Amino acid sequence: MRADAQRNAEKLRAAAAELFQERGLQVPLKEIARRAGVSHGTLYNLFGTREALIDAVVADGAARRLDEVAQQALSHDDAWEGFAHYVERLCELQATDPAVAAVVGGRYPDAERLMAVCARSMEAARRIVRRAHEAGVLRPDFTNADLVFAFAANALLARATADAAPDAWRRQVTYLLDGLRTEAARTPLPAIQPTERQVREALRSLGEA
Amino acid sequence: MRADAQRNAEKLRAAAAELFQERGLQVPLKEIARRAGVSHGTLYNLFGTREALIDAVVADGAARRLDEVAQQALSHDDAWEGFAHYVERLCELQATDPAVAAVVGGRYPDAERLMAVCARSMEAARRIVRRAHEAGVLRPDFTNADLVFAFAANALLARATADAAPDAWRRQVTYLLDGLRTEAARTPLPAIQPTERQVREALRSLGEA
DNA sequence: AGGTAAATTGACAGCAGGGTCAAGTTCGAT
DNA sequence: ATCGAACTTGACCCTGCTGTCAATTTACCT
Repeated sequence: MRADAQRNAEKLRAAAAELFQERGLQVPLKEIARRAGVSHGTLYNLFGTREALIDAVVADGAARRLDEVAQQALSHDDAWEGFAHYVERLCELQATDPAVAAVVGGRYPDAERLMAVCARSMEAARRIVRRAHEAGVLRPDFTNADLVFAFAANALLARATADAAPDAWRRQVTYLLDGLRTEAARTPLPAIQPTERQVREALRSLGEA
Repeated sequence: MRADAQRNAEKLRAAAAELFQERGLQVPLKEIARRAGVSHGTLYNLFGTREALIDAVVADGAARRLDEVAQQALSHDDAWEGFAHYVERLCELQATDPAVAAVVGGRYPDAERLMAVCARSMEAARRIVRRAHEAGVLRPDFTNADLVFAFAANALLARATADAAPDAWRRQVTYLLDGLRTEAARTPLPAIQPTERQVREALRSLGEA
């Protein structure tokens, strides 16, 4: 790769990082090119697709943050506190960082690295849920799929209210958590459980909404 | 109004009703015209804006359904059961009927009749919340704004998962409700409360998401 | 039946975004 | 310093939507 191409790629990565954070991962590619001071043709040359650019720019950061919260959760003495903090912190990350929201929501199924991060973080979530279940603090009818959808709902709400009421999601999460304690379980759940396939499918289509 | 215009308006209303239900209120106006068998110019002639068409086609139905569930809630003997059923049924309506979702979410702020229905149904919601509070069954820190955002989150989730996991929202609602009982309240809520203004603003921007 | 106001039509313009590529420019190996 | 390959550029096309309007057709009143 020639030195000028290097430089341009760097400028594009920097511009993308800014704009992804400011305006979300769906920001028009032309704007990224504009902010980087190069033609959009160059962006297509160097990265080809939005997904490739995303992978190059935000995958690592998202992975780091997600690992960190999962780590904290598992190392917490109290299984409930670990779980609850995990949910809260992850929701906060989603509200704060569009890349994390994209990972957790499985948007951009064609972004390879992002999806790898998604898989990795779902595995961590499973462990955290299992630990809370085994400690008897998390209601037993709560499933991993439920957690995925809870995160999805939070991401959607946080995004939708980001401008006008940026903390609206916090109270919702509190209510949810209080409803997830073993002792809180009073209402029997609808029996219909989504299959693994449905969860994947649903996440995939989250992006379009 | 001439007889042919009458007929065309009728055809357009019918086509719009179908397509709004099938594909949501954001369905392209040209498609509505196509299904009605008239030119899209005619649609603009007769209705002018999407909002006017929505008002003409779905406002009454949505109002009726919303009134009905509110009525049922208030006439339930048990304040908790009334409240819980209300939340569940309203969420179901949102998942089922794009018009109700639009009303509750305050999308289409320019659709006058829809917004009137929105105001009316928020008033009903306030009464239902008050009743549950007064009976001591609903946790006292739960506010009307929280209910609005809970519905918003549900609508977003239901829409996003409509194809792949159409019942995903049900379990989430169950968890939420179990977290809303007075006895379930264990975690103190974040103190930040959105103002009335913020709630309106946030709803307004829901549409864009 | 005829005239005119009302209504319909579809071509057209505009906007926003994705994506391509021939022509021109720049790098850097020799 | 030169030359070919690598790279950049921006005009261009496409798609999908909204919205407008001059020309035409149609209803209906007399």
